[in-house]
Order: sequence, then structure tokens, then C-alpha cells
Amino acid sequence: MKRVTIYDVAREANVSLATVSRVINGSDVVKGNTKNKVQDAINRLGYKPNAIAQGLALQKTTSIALVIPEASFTYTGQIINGLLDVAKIDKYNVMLHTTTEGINEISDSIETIIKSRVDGVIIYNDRLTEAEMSELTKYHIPIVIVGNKISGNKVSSVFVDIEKAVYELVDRYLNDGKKEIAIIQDRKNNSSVDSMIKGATRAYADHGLVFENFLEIPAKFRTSYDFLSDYLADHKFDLVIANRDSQALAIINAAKENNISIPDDMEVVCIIDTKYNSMVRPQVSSFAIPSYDLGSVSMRVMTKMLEHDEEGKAIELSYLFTPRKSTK
Amino acid sequence: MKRVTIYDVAREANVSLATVSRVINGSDVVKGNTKNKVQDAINRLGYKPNAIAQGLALQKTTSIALVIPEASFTYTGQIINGLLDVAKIDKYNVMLHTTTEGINEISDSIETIIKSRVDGVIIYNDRLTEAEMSELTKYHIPIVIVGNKISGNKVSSVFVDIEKAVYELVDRYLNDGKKEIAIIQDRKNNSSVDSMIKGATRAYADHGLVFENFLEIPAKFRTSYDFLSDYLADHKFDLVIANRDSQALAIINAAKENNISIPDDMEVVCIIDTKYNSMVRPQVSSFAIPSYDLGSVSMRVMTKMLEHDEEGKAIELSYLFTPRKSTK
DNA sequence: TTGAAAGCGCTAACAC
DNA sequence: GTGTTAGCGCTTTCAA
Repeated sequence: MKRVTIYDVAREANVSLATVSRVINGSDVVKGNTKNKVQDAINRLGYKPNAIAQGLALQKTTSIALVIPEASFTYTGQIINGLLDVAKIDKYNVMLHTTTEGINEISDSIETIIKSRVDGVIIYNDRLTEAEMSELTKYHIPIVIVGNKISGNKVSSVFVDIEKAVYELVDRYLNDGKKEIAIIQDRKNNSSVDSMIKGATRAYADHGLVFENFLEIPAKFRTSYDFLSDYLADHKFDLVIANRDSQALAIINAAKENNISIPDDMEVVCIIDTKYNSMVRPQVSSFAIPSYDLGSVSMRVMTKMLEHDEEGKAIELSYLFTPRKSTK
Repeated sequence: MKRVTIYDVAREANVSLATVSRVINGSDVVKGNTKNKVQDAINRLGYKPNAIAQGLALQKTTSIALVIPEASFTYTGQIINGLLDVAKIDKYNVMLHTTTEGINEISDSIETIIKSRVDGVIIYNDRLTEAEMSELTKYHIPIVIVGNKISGNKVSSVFVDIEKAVYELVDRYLNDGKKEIAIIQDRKNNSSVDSMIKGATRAYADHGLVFENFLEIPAKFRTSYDFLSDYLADHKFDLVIANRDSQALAIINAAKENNISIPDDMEVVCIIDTKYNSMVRPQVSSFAIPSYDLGSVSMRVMTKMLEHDEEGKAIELSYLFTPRKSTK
């Protein structure tokens, strides 16, 4: 079966292909009568414009590339949903690319992305390097970074000020005299943790103290839980801050095992919520990062750069600390 | 900045564009010497072939469309990872489309998918209707359905026999004299639940019994948990089977609230595991559906249909019942 | 072994 | 209002 083309429609409707083109693009110069003729032919033949040919002719594909770290769907899922919802509204397609730390870096995807001639690329990537950024920007393709404040010529970003969030939290605890505060490493989201540490460090400094409890998970431990169930045996904290709710859970489980009662003996807070936090007991106090919005706003910003030729800008989204059962 | 084209390379290398085309496509008729000249020009100019133009000329895009239900990333995440991993190996791009029950049905995506001229489409969709299938198959585009046994001309499927899994499980409990077994509805995965019910019904029938405990969640309850915490107050089961681990969790939480001890008073099993099952207490016994493989095999099957012109086929993947703390 | 030229399906001047 | 035609960047006969 041969795909029906614009020529077929033109012949069927007894008009030129230019007229058909005008009709499918909603040009208003076409006379109502011929427009109907063409529309009928289109329906009769089941014609669907070839986006590839349009892409070639127009030098634009109305599709964007989305790059996310592999195996991150539990927390990027909401971002993707937001992204896709507005992509759908604006009629953009999204091509999905994943990176794997140490195996499949961004640079490996760039080749494919550039060849595919997407109109823009949206990246949720942890600790994007300068090199990677300039590798990309040299193609002058609009970029939006989600989760990290970087902007410039045709590169925008949408993010939450995690440093501030953690600063405020830590400051509050220090004011209450609770000085044993720890932050736990998240191998899957280094840049977020970098911000957390900055916030804590600043809060400590403002109290004339030094923040030292960044818990790196030694390579020999496969999960945070494995590490913590050992570690908590002879360490005690007033508050532990994790990046994702799943890690907070690991902490809580490890605490239970060591007869540390949550939140009485120790409190736990996380930054990123997923829907699991609503199913789990105790529910973890969190910052309720607006993941869906992170995605939807990113795509909005992208289309604005694309269609209204807007400049790159940095957009900060706000968070809301939501106390639950893991804090007093 | 104008993008560099094959013409630019041809001029730079002092050959015809046909020769450049041969080089980038690895043709072996080109003399080593000229091949080097061309390759040098390509590197010097930073030329990247335009996949859109190639797509037009070749009538194939080396990209596929992936359709999944929105907001399903926690359990489709692994499938996507598997899918993308082999897509990357075979150099296929994947365009991501989501459906939303009642708002964005498959049929709404078909238009876009067909226009985008992908080479094939992979669908993880719950209870795909006949109408939707034929709407798609009429374009003669290769399809693979994941999670559902449907096959035909250029349509393949990759699935796990959930009916059998549940049959075996229920049969075992009935043999032990545990007759109060319930299955809980999963609005997000109707077809899986359909299979579960079939399996249970058959097992009951084989024991001369009738399966009746399919717990539908009335519309007024927002979550399974809301429903169950009421429901379990005056209902008791030997075993409750859920589709996803998150639902099993809801059941366990609701049970706790009603002073039903798991697994002593009631046992709980789920079909689909996510990584959260490893963080949660008690861990839920499950069937350990091979989600990653579901994705990777689907993509393999797709490329086989695409590149080796293979026929559609149905591939069954196996499961492994994994007892944990929610069963005796 | 290489080049010339037609064609992939569409858009957008430019004519009429 | 509508048609003609020259691209868009590439692949692939067909000749040379």
C-alpha cells in the first residue's frame, strides 16, 4: 500500500498541490468552495501530511529532545508528565533520550540529537559539565535545563532553590539547639545534593558552626539502606536530610532496625516527593518540589524561545515545606 | 549560522555529493583515498547528516513511537529503560506519547504518530480496543503490544501470563483450605486485573467453587487505601492479591489500621514490583514480572519486524514467584 | 570508482 | 484565488 501524498489529493480534488498545501495549513485565502473540495478529497483518501517532508521544507520539525538519566523515572515521571502535557497542547513531539552515568554520557546522545534536527532540547541532567554544555550550544539549538540554574543565549532553566530550602530548614533546627544534622549522598542526583550541602554549610556558618555531617555512601554498599543500617548503630542525629523520599525511607528503616524511634529520637526530611510517600508509614516530611510544574514550565519556556524568539531566562519555582510524620 | 549540508562537504572535498553520501553510508566502492578526503572534510566542517532529509529519501525514519498511559512511570519505567537500551544499540529514536484515560485516548495520538512517519509503534496500553487496533493496523505499520497477547500481520506482542500466575497462586491457597481470597481493582491496569480474575475464577472452578471477591473501588474513594481502610473493618480475607506493589502497600496500611496482622491474619501478594518494594516494610511477596525484559524484548521484536521483515509473533516471558514478608 | 540527475513530499515565493 | 516552480538535504539509479 502506497502512502497517499499531497499529489494524490491534488489530483483527486482537481486542484494544484499548492492549494492542498494551503488548505492543510489553514490558509484563509482559499475559497470556501475549493476548500471543501480539497477537504473532501483528504477525507476520502485518508491523507495525513508527511511531517518529515514538512520538516525538510520548513527547516523545523516541531519536535524536541528530552534527555534524562536512565532509571530515574520514579522522580522524573512527574516532570515528564508535565512536559508532555504542554508538548501535546503546542503540538510538539518529544524524542526520549537517556544517559547512564559512566556508560552513556550526554555527549553520546548529542550526535543523535543533532542528526534528528529537533527544534530544541530539554535536559534533566545531573551536574552538566561545562564541556557538555558548550558541545551542545555550539549548534545554536535552544536548550532548557531543568533543575539547575544555568542560562544564557537561548538557554533557559527552570529550577527550585534547594539551597535556600535546606538553609531555612537547617537554620530552624539550629535555632532549636538541634545541632546534629546530616545530609545523605544521592548518587543519582549529585547536583541537588551539592545545593543541599551549600545550604546547610551556610546555615551552620551563620551560627558560627561548621557543617560536617555529609554522609557519603562508600562504594562497597549497594544501597543507602545497607550503609545506614550499619552506620546508625553508633551515630546519632537530630535530623537527617535526604534528597528523595525513597532514601528517607531507607533511613527510617535503618533507624527502626537500630531501635531509633522516628520522629522522637531522630527526624527525617526529604526534598523530592513521589507518590510513594503517600503510601508509606510514617509519611516523610518533605519540601514538595513541584515536579509536574518543573516539566510543564520547561516546555512552555521552550516553545516561547522557539516560536516567539524569546531569550533564554532562568525561572525559579517555589517549594512548600510539608511537615508529616517523620518530623516533630 | 547555516547548518552544513552534504553539498558543503562535497565542495570542500572536491567530489560529488553522491560520493559523500556513499562515504557516510559506509559504501565500500569508494576508493580509500577519496574516502579519506571526504572524511577529512566532514570532520573539518563538523558535518552531521540530516536525518530528516534521509528519512524523506529513504522513506524510513529509524524511529519508533512508544505509547504509554500517563502517570504510569513507576511501573513502566523499567520497561522504558529496557526499550531504550536496545533502541540505542539498534540506533532507533523513540518518540514518547502518553494517553490519559477519558481525556487522551490512543486514537488522539494516532494522527500525530502517523504524520511523524515512525517506522513502528510500541504500545503499552491497557485494554486496547478492537477499534483502536484496527485504526492503527490500517496504516500497515508494524506494532508491538506489551503486556497483552495479541498478534497478527506485523503485530507482535510480549507479555507475561498473569492468568496462569494467579491461577497457580490461588490453587495453592485453596489446597491449603484458605478460601477467602480477594483481588483488588487497579484502575490503571484493567487488562492485567482482567487476567487475574480469570486465573482466580478458573482455580476456584477447579475446586468446585465460585470466585466472588473482586473488590471494585467505588468511585467516591480516591485511592484504594481510602476504600480499604473502611472495607477491612468488617471483611476478612486469607489472601489479597493486588496488581502493583503500591496497592499491596495500601492494603497493608489499611490492615494495620484495622488491627489485622500481616501475614498472620491476612496475606498479601502483588504482581508488579517496583524498586519501592525493596524499601518498604514489610516487603511484599510478588511475581517479579520482568519489566526490563518486557521492554528490551519488545524493541528487539520490533527491529526484527522492521529490518528482517519478520512476521508478527507473540512472545511469553516467564515470572518467578518471590515470597517475602507479606506471606507466610 | 565517480558524477549527473531524478525523486522523496512538502512549502513558499512568484506568476497569472 | 489558484497554479507553477524552485528549493529543503539526501539516496540511488544510470552513465561515464
